[in-house]
Amino acid sequence: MTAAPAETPPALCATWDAADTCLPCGLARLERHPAGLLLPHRRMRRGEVLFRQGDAATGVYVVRAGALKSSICASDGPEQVVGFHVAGEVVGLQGWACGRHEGSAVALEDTEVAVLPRAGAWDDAAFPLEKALQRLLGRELERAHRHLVLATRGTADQRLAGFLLDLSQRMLARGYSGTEFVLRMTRADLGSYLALQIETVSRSLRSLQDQRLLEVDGRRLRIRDLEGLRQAFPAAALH
Amino acid sequence: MTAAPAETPPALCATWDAADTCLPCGLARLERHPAGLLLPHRRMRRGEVLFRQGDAATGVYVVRAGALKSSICASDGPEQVVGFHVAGEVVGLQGWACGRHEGSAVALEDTEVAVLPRAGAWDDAAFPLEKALQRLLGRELERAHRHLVLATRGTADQRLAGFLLDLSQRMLARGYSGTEFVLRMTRADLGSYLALQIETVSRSLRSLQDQRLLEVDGRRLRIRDLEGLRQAFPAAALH
DNA sequence: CGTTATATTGATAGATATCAATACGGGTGG
DNA sequence: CCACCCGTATTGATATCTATCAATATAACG
Repeated sequence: MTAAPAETPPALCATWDAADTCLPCGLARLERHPAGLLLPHRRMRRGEVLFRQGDAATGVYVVRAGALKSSICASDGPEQVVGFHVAGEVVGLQGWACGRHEGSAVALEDTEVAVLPRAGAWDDAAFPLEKALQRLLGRELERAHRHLVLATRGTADQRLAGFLLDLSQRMLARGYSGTEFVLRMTRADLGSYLALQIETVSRSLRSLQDQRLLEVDGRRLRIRDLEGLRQAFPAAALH
Repeated sequence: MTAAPAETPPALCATWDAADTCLPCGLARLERHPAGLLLPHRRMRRGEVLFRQGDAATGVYVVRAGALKSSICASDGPEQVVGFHVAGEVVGLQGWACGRHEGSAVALEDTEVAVLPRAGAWDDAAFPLEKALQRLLGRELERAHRHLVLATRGTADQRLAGFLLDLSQRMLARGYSGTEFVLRMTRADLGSYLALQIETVSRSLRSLQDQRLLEVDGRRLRIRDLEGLRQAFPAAALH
């Protein structure tokens, strides 16, 4: 989802300080901690699994580079994608609360994550992690609700437009271009996320392209007319 | 959603002690607290609003009797119902995390809730509320994910079947009949929850009735063939 | 007992799923 | 380095389900 496959992401801590998500901020502070505490990182290849449904949750993860998807499998049914995560965002929150991951997370490209272990070894006074996580959990819940609206309302074109607007904003917030990026997920992932079949995803992308709102070349995507996209997505703005 | 409109619910604490939801258990213990602390209760009439989107979140609520729905309004769009709550369940969790309610909650019938104030005045050692709430938040997230699956997969009949199976199980878990109860919500609420139009809800109820799986009389509902319902809802069992 | 909200039922149109065939593209191995 | 191959994506034709529109029926409430 970065502008180019092997591009290095912008300096994260700088970005995170500006962002309003508390955990990344806190993480940045942790890494500068006087005790010199450095969070363990994990490097993953495309397709590698960060955690699997049912795994014991050992912590949460902050994406440092790359992108992941998280999904659940409703009783041996087909996969349901519930979210995509780009650099600077947090993965694995549901696990924190109940101690066991309710879903899985898979790298969509070569990815690096920082691990926030569950048993906190840091100074809680300097960095009230519990509170931050509670806030993040609440946000995750909001996100899930917005996702529900996105996946159930409007036409296929509108859902796609809504998704792209959301993604665009997130890319922008993380220091990438908001109008030109690569969709790291397959059409099937997109379809699952938006409750559409892959053929419909294809056709809707073409439709938006025919409306001169996008330029699509496989997974490479350029937003030509952001305002037009917004008008194509009337109800339920994601942010 | 109780068996009859004005019926008194079963003794709650007994039920809650058996249930695995930690907060109700904790609440029961709180009410028996040596200090004699009694949680404030609030009695509501049908249609009354417990909290509104944007309100400061002063706490979470445990349903003691009656039923509520919670919903969000995506930027002045139409209402999106995100959950129904019967006696013994918890309402208002998203608010806890971020301090402000992301959605609204409305009583579907005359209802009484116990209020768990945000600023805890109780003994945290005896009752680690924070931890319990974190767990509940995690569960709420899981619930949201299952809801997404329910509202986006399968035919109208299957969604209805899935919803009724879920509700049946919850009623049973709370000490009510699992096969005979009253749907407290309107068809419009049901439609919003399941991403269907009210006409489709009506027709699907009739369809399930014609299949001898249900008996529907307005909002009164009797499940005739639980096993048949389960088969009518193949993928994505809710629990 | 009337009035309004809610629910049912029917006819039809429209959007997306489904089925099928083809094209593209990235990765592997010769 | 090229060719092959499999996963992925596109495109077309058609079927199907649900939304929509419209009319009526029923229930709730004052």
